[in-house]
Amino acid sequence: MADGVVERSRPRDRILETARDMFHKHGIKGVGVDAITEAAGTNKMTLYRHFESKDELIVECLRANALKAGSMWEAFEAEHPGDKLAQLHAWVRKAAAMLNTDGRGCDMANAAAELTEPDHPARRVIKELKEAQRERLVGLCRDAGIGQAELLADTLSLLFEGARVSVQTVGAEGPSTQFVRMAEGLIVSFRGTAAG
Amino acid sequence: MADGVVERSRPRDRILETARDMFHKHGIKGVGVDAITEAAGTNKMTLYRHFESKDELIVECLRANALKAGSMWEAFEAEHPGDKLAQLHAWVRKAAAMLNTDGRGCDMANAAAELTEPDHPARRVIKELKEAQRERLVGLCRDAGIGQAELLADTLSLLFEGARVSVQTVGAEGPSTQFVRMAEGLIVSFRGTAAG
DNA sequence: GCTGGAAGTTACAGACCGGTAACACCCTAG
DNA sequence: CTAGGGTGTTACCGGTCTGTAACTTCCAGC
Repeated sequence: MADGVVERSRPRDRILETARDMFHKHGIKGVGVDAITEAAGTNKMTLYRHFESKDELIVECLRANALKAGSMWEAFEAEHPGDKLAQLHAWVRKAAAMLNTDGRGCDMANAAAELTEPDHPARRVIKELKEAQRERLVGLCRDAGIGQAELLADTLSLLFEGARVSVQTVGAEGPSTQFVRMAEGLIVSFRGTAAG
Repeated sequence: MADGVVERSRPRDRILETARDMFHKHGIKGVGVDAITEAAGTNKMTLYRHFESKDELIVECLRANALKAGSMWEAFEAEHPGDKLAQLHAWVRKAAAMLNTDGRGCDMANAAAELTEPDHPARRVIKELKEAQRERLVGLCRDAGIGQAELLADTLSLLFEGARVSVQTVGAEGPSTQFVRMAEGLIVSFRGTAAG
């Protein structure tokens, strides 16, 4: 389990991977650097040789998350080459699948809830990554020929964000079960309106 | 002395009120009991005479929050007696107003993000209170004559939850600015469909 | 005035936190 | 073989955390 992560890769990679997993499961303030290095099969000194502080490690974890999540867009294009509308529906299915993977919400949203200091380095990274995420969804909606692409993208994204929170608070059997129906309904509704 | 904050009410009330405020602003794990009691103008022993642990204090704070938020439903009824549709629109306006009060999201959602232990006492309370919240919104939609009341209530509630998260991650100038437009659009759309 | 309970004070326990210093080790490149 | 950089080990720093013990002070009701 944890030993799967502790294969003989470079210590920095093991630390990053282990930290991502533990931050996701137990929250940022719920995990100490000692626990991370121990689970990664290394020690605190090695961590501080690769990351100048826990805060920097947090930032790197968020970036690594975003990088991994970003690959899904290429998967959509590979699955449905050129068919942007099909890719939008693939996004809906992928989002719905994420709701059932575990009871934890979006790592960035959770981090924002925990790191309340307004000038925490993670905050600007979160904002930056979330905005990039939005741009991609807006682009997909626009390329799919939706008229009010921004509004649809924002609505879908708020719905998804809300669904992840809902899973975390009332569980996967709550309102989030209706996510696909809501999202699909919105798409047909926006397709009905005139496109530019 | 600044008796403004530390008015001469009973210590238990001062602790509860102060804790609510500090948990909201700085997160639960970001605030220690020492800081709470000091800000409340009392001391740690008094806190532990009234609450058996920090966890119990957390639970009481969440319940107090819910009690305070629950009063808004009576305000809607007082504002628009009998007119359930007007009350639903009042809910939308109230929700939108909440988005601009501060950059912090829902206390229950934030608590759920921080308290990751599956059997933490706060988790069942959060679930209970969120389900009660949902029941109220479903009831309002149903009484307003909406056909698919549950679906509209769940959609509105996911949208709102997502908007609060969005404010916390990208700020109040992000997708959450469109919340009212989205919500109002949904209501007219659901009113258009036949009931029953 | 007396008394009893609530509240305040001080000190402490035991654990954990992020972060650093000093030093021993191992392994690979030259 | 040797030099050196990455790594591991141990110990430590100062601070914070939740929670408790023992004692004093205050104040309201009698």
